[in-house]
Amino acid sequence: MADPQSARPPARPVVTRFAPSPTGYLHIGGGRTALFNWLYARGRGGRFLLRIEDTDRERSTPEATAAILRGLTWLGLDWDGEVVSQFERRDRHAEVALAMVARGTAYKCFSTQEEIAAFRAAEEAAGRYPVFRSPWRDAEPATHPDAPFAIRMRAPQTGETVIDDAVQGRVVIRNETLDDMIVLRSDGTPTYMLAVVVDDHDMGVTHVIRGDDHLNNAGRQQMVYDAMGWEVPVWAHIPLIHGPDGKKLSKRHGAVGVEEYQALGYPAAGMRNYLTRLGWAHGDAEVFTSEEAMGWFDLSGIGRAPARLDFKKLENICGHHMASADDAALLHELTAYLAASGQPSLTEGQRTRLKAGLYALKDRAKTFPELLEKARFALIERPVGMDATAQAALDAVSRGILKALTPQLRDAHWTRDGLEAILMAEASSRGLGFGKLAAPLRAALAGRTATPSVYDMMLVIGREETIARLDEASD
RNA sequence: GGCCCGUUCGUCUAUCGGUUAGGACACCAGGUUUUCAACCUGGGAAGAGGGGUUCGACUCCCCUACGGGCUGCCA
Repeated sequence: MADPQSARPPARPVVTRFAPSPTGYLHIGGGRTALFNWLYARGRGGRFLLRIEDTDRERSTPEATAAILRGLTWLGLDWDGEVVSQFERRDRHAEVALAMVARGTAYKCFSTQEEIAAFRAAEEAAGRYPVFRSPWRDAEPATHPDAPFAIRMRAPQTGETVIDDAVQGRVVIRNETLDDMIVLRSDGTPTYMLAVVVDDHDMGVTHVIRGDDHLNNAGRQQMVYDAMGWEVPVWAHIPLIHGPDGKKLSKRHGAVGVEEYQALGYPAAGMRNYLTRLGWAHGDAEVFTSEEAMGWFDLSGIGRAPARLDFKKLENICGHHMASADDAALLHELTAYLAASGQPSLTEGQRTRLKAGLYALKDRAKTFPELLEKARFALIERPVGMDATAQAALDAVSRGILKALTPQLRDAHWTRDGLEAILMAEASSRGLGFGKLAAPLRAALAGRTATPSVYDMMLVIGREETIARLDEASD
């Protein structure tokens, strides 16, 4: 017989959600919030749901919804089931508001917006902080006129509400600071505070992981859970991301939208890694895969202070992921990057040469623009455009070296060893260090002096093209 | 104004009463090298300030300062 002390209710399967409002692009902070929810659910065999909070008809647009989905998809975050539109659930929200009125936990308020605005203005003019108290809270139902009404919560006015937050700890809110917030507007539409609770409950959300700008809201929302007798989810309010100067991240800091980062050429795996690591730690782990992160990710590892974006570290992390990426996947992502940044796509020939040279390129680049720059030798057609340093490397002596090399290359074994034998012999016969030989070769082959290894370049573009470029440069 | 949250190297963080306060990025110096990148070695660099509690505080409590959030018929 089981020890009753050890008998626990079966753990509810984890259900998390990301619930952005479609008023613009996917903010990098929102992307990280989504990522945390995704990691938490995926690491526990749970479900990760997506809901669009589009109850504000003035500001919500389908374009914004599409941008958010694109951003999530680029980040590699997949969600379960259909995307839920909060707006489409408005009847259900109204139904719950009315149910609360019937239960006595909410009431109809007939005060008009004009009355409330006038009250606020008067209070402020009198130097007081305006806190509107509806006169309808304690009115007899029979005295209600037949007029438009909003539904307000009948907020508890004594005692305290405790938010047991998995990140912030135990947060106590004195109920006297809670107001009778409106849950259903006079036009019958729900407010955020109501909709979010009803939807989270109906969708079976067990863990609400969101920005800590909602920490205070959790107290108000818990009021709705209590009013309906619903089980309160686990709260986890995570700090927002700040700019390098410590201020809330905004446009003036540069890229704030997830899609901007794609256009800047950061690989998604590196972005996920960096974003995961921003404000969360697992010991000394710095570079890891999403699969590893899923196994490690835990709410208790989330820091309580806002983190600043550090582009240098982002690049560094991206470099590691770029280097370890699968060639085919990297090429695929590069193609998407070109499209996202409005650049022409690769020709078939460029694609083939790039694929052949990836082994020598991917561990030298941190971002796609950098990869492309290093891959210049494989992408260009003759004539090879020279930059100033490349031209400087092609003096008369250097051109003589290239001329002497050409016939030897025609008969060379086109392997690293074969090429090395020829180049080293040429260098030593002239009493030069190999570096003196490599510089003009780089210039001739890539039109640049900073390039991958000369051997790798020659192997990738092949004998004919190598000789042609040397001829061109030594004329 | 009221309420709530936060504060360890420049940055991201580890530490969960006892450590020479560790790692990573960045930076500096040296090494390696075929340029760049990478890599190797070394270096400087931190508990916001003030009170407590304790044999002992980065760690627990209080105050202050600074930063952030909420306070809407926005989300």
